Amino acid sequence: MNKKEFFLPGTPLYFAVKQSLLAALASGEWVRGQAIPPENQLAEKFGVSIGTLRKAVDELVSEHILIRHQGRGTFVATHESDQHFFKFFRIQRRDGYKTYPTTRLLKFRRRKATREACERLQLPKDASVFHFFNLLSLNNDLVMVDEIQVPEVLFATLNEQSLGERSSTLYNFYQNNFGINIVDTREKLSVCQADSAVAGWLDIAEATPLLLIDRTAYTYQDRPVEWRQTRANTAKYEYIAKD
Amino acid sequence: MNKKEFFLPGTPLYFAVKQSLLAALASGEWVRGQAIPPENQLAEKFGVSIGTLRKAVDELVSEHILIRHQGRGTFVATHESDQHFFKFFRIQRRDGYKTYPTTRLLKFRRRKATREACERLQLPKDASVFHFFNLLSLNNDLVMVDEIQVPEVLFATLNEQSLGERSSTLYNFYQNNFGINIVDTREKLSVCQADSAVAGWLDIAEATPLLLIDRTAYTYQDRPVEWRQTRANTAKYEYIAKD
DNA sequence: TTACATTTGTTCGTATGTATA
DNA sequence: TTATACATACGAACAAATGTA
Repeated sequence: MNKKEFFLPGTPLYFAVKQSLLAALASGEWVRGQAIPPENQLAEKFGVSIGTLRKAVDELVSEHILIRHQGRGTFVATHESDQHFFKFFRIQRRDGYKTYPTTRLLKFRRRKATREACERLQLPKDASVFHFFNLLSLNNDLVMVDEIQVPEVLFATLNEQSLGERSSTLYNFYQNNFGINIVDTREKLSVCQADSAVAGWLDIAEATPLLLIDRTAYTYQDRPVEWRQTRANTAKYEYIAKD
Repeated sequence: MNKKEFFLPGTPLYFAVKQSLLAALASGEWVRGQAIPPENQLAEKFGVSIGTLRKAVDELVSEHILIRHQGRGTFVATHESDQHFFKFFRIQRRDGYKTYPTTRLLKFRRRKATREACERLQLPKDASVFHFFNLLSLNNDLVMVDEIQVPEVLFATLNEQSLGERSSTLYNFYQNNFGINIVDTREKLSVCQADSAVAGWLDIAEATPLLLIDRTAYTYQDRPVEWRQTRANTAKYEYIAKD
């Protein structure tokens, strides 16, 4: 039987291979930082030519889901690599200087998801979320407050202590502790004003205008796993948009 | 003699082909909306295999510089296509509704470029620019003011009347009247306050906090051709970031 | 409607080069 | 040095979309 018969008509073979690779990643068959099998083995496994497999992998590489190293292999992307981190961290000083933020956990609780949170995270009505606030500093400036909500069902063992003690970036922490790989984010930006809590944390006057970055973060296959609202003081910093 | 000898060692052949294609585009050999020669002819012209030519074209397609249509040919991208336009227009209503803006030219003059404008547009110190303001409305809401500066040397025949009467988008206008193709933009976002002029145009109170979008727009080979500062009222609208 | 030529899309297989361990 | 793995390049064959006679 022709292999194409297994798929919808009109679906290119390389696309089906790409979906199979994504499914393997989502199932945890290959995990962060590890090499996936070499191209010739994968091609044989899927019963396609090396060129077809290559086209499928090409797309995942361009989406920063896999990383190729000539002579070594193809690896599941981690959030350790600097470039990849800055893909998701877009705030830098107005003179262009980039640094890693230092983080302080301000507040942490478990609560019933609001109606809006359920929509954003595609959760049932009675779901619970963890809801927490982080204060981020750059070059000793208090720059932004992240308000973050994640579904309890995916982050069951999350608690205040481990979150406060983590040494890595938050998405790296998700990856290492919950096996959740953030591969995409979608953001909407607008202007808001500091409420009393945020103003206190950022040491600014109440009602100071702030940049509001409303982000939903997705893992493989477009599944939302985090809703984040960042309120940033852009007096000395700015948001770098892509393309 | 090996063809590779013509290029820097370590430069892949497909990359050299891509640069040749870009040079042909920059020189105006192929113009907006037109089909470039078919793959087999280009492959023969450059003395490479069809697969190598294809890889070069693939990259230009992924950068939205060329557009392929199966059965018809490969075309120089225009700003007429909706999707491409929205790639550069990122403001939409909070409910997700997208529309084209209507534009009114508020002010137009020719002046000596400021020091900052010279830096942004990579111009010599004594260069002149056209400096103009547009008011943009969406769904009959006054949403944003664009402050735009372009080098006189590239837009020599630009004048208030043609700019005010244009029916197309601004980048389409650049393309049709000056042969300038905007293929990339880089944007930095922050918060500002409405000065008296902007407040008057947008019919809001002075010092209302606005989203400031600072954009440099580039044509082929990373040459900056426009500096634009957009001040947007995000009360009912928001900025959609990519990836 | 049909048939045909043109053009890009997909898939295959092979050979050789380069980087790594 | 050697083996492995990805990178580049070549060429061929057929499929699918398009436009035209």
